[in-house]
Amino acid sequence: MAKGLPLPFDPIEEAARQWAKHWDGVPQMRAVTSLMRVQQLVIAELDRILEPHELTFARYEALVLLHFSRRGALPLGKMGERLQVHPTSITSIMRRLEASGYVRREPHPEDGRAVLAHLTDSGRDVVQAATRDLVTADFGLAALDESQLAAVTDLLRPVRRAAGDFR
Amino acid sequence: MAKGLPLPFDPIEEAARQWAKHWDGVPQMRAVTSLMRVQQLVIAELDRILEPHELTFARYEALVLLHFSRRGALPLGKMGERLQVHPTSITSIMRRLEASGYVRREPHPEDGRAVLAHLTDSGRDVVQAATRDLVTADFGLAALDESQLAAVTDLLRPVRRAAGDFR
DNA sequence: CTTATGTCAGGGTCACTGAAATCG
DNA sequence: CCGATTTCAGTGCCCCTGACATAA
Repeated sequence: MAKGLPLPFDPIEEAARQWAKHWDGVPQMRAVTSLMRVQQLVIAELDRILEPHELTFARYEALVLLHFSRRGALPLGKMGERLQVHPTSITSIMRRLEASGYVRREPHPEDGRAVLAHLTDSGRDVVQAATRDLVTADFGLAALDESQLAAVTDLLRPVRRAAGDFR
Repeated sequence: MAKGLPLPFDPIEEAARQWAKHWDGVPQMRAVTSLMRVQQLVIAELDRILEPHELTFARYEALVLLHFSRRGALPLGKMGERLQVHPTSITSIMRRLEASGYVRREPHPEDGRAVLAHLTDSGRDVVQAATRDLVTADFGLAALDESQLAAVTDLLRPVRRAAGDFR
């Protein structure tokens, strides 16, 4: 990232001013641009925190899902469904988690087509350690207090529902 | 994306319930997960809208920046600074925009090191057409009204400021 | 000489398509 | 045979590092 010095003005508000001269949709454009930029900033921070653990945020999410499951094991299909990722992506994520020793792949005892991902002891350890680091860093959102964090979550929920994530 | 049917529950709230049993940082975790998911949904929608124009959202943003500049031309370095992207990324973006005929690269008349990106007539046309399509689709944020859009922008501004985007 | 600008080579992650193998 | 589950091959995108040529 080209960090550079802070601009003396908010680049999104500057773009909005120009935008308003030509086009409609200023509130949408400001919100979308803010969303993209903040996601970029936060994911970079999270990946920086997770890198010493040999994790990306996507892989961390998969480990957390396994950690929360009763047996510490889930079929890959179920994981993809819950994590909302493409089937080929979950394969890639699990392959790398297995390479780091955080997960074992085993055949599903009842469905011969399916593969069960098992959390290893090492995987359970790294979830705890990574979570400690992420919580300490407020997940990159230290600039917001609890009511603001709740407001973000509540505001974005209708977008997820409208996209068909849940009902 | 493994679209599938809507889950009968909000997966983020379900994860938050489990999270609270073990760890701190529930409000941060909910907000970060919401942010990541919504960004993913919105960028997929925007790229789908832009694909017929041979654009991605990153390339579209570069065209808009050129369109707003007085002469329709800017040095690549300045563009990377304003778009907050890595120098090698701006090279790649401009190479593809040039291949589509939306931009011409020319030597900077005063600084022999620099390259000036010029918007072509075709580039000016595609910015107009793409913007029309994006505005019609509310930039993928049709689920939010104007006050909610403004709330999102305002809530996320402190995160950008804290990261050093502007002062 | 040092610094700034841009390009290229190359690696990493993730999304997706299309095809294949396996099994219900 | 059809459908579900997973994997692999390959493409595209964007990020980043490092090296380089060019010019201020």
